[in-house]
Amino acid sequence: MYRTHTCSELRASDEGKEVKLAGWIHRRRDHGGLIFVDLRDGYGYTQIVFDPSNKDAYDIGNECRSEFVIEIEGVVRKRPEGQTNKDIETREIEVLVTKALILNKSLTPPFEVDQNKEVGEDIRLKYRYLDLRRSRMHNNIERRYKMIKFIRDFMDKENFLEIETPIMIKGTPEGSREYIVPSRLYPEHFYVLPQSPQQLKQLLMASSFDKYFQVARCFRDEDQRGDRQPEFTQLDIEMSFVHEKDVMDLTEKLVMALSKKMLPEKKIQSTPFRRLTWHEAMNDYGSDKPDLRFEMKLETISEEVEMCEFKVFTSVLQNGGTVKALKVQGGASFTRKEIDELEEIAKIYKAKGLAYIKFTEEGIQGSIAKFFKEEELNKIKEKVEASQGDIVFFTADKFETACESLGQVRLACGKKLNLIDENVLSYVWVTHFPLFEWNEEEQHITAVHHPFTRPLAEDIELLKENPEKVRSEAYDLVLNGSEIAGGSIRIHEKKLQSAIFDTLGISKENAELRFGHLLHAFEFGAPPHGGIAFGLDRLIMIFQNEPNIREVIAFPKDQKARDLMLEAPSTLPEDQIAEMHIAIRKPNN
RNA sequence: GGGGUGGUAGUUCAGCUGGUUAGAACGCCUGCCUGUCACGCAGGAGGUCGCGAGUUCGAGUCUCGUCCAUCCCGCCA
Repeated sequence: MYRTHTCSELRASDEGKEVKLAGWIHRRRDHGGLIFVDLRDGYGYTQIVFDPSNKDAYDIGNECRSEFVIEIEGVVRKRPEGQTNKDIETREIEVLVTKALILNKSLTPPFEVDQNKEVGEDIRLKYRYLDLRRSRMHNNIERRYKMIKFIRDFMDKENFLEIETPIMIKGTPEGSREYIVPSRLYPEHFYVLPQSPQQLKQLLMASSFDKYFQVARCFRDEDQRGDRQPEFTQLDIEMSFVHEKDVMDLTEKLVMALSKKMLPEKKIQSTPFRRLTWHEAMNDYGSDKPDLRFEMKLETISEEVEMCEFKVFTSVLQNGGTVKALKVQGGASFTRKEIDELEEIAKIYKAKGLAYIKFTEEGIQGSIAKFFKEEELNKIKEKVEASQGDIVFFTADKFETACESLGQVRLACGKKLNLIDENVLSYVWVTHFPLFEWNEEEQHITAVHHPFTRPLAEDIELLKENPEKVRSEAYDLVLNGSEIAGGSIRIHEKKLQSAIFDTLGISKENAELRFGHLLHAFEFGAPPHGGIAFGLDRLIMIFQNEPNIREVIAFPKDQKARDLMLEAPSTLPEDQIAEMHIAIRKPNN
């Protein structure tokens, strides 16, 4: 037996006990006589003491260095008065070592296994096993497990079945890029890894498993971002014989229970969760994932400025665009530099510029004040309810750009003015997303969500003439300005599904080739169904208040989709590649 | 694919308008130290200043190229 206790267990009540501990040398304090060592394991820290009067043990204590693995026997004793360490759980006691054994030595680590030191992420990822020794990472991984366990228990109680779906499936070049697996047995044929179990779970609905869920690994071969990974975990849920409300109610119940369990100290902003349509979210907050921990609504002032002298506004309006305004209370004190910084933010999100007027003691100031008649200024002031000391920002562009760029200014101001209460969980549903959007790159319309999303019944007639106006039965769940889940009621009839494919410009043959399985299932009595999927990594990241999704994944890929520890991807021997009936195109050939 | 910022010791960073032998903290090594807990004290090792070219009497510093890192936009049904 290596140990009787872990390094976080012993307390004053264990005084006098003979114990065995095993762990890593976290820190060693050599006093010439006594040697103190903070012994660390995956659970915590215990101070152990080597006394020179026990020569054998003391010699071991002398030899120990950072990250050596040792095993000790000793006696628990209370620390002298006033010498407790408030930072560790075993603060009241220490273990006097009677016997010690080095189980393994360690090279000097490339970075210190310490909570408080910042280390570059590339080196952390390369030596991930050292990085993971830190209690912050241990905590994240443990809490990740606890959340997933809670979710599984919850779904079980709700009579859902967790059903595994295959990882090697058929390519459906719709949506994001897929990872490809060559087939050895079938030359020129490939499997792909699923971007999500979307089609499979719909087929499970056609199989009469009407309450399905899965903690599913998904793969997307897209460019990386801070909150994205090429492989990630999704909580995938699908139900039959449900309307939007049924899925949302279940989701809400789950999220409420999970929040109360994992973050009991936080306030949940409103129950039931607020609901905004996509249009309301964009129009009022300039985002399809608004952070509602603070209000600060955007206003539309197109009518108010219709006749003004400012050509930027009037020409945008003539082209069917929108002029948006945002009042920031107390913002008149913003300096030129601060305003420039906010303008930079607006420009990142495609605004041409960020106009403003200030309401100050000396009157109305600002870049564009001179273009407005007093009457117009009063109308604007009234619309945004501005008073002395406020600043009003404007963007003018096509609806989405005007809203989004000003929405980002709203967010920046919220942060700048400390309007965000970090103790609040602000959940909000965003519904009625557009079904399609114009894709500039591909020069045709594509599905916003995915092509199986059900259009709103009242909008189906717009499919042919005005597809971009069609709204969908899709819903996103947003937490503190991050999208944490998205779902929809699906199409379950072949006729409607074919109409959608038509609109997307997917030919009958092509549809049959890619989605034949689904279309056929629809022909054999698929029930009405819908579901939702959570980005679990991101949810855990937010719950753990981590800035990055990689902090809650044991062995993540880096931002260029590489595994720096394993050094993947890697080349393979030529014969192994040849066996897959593929050839490597050498550069410069 | 586009843009911002950066690359100096094992790690995190400083290094001015170009000017002697490139610094600090932590870590590491040696010695001293019996109540520390980020122990303390004394000493020491450790650098191709990402790489290549250019300007200059002289480049960590300026210019160009290149590679890498990092953040953001696009992309992510």
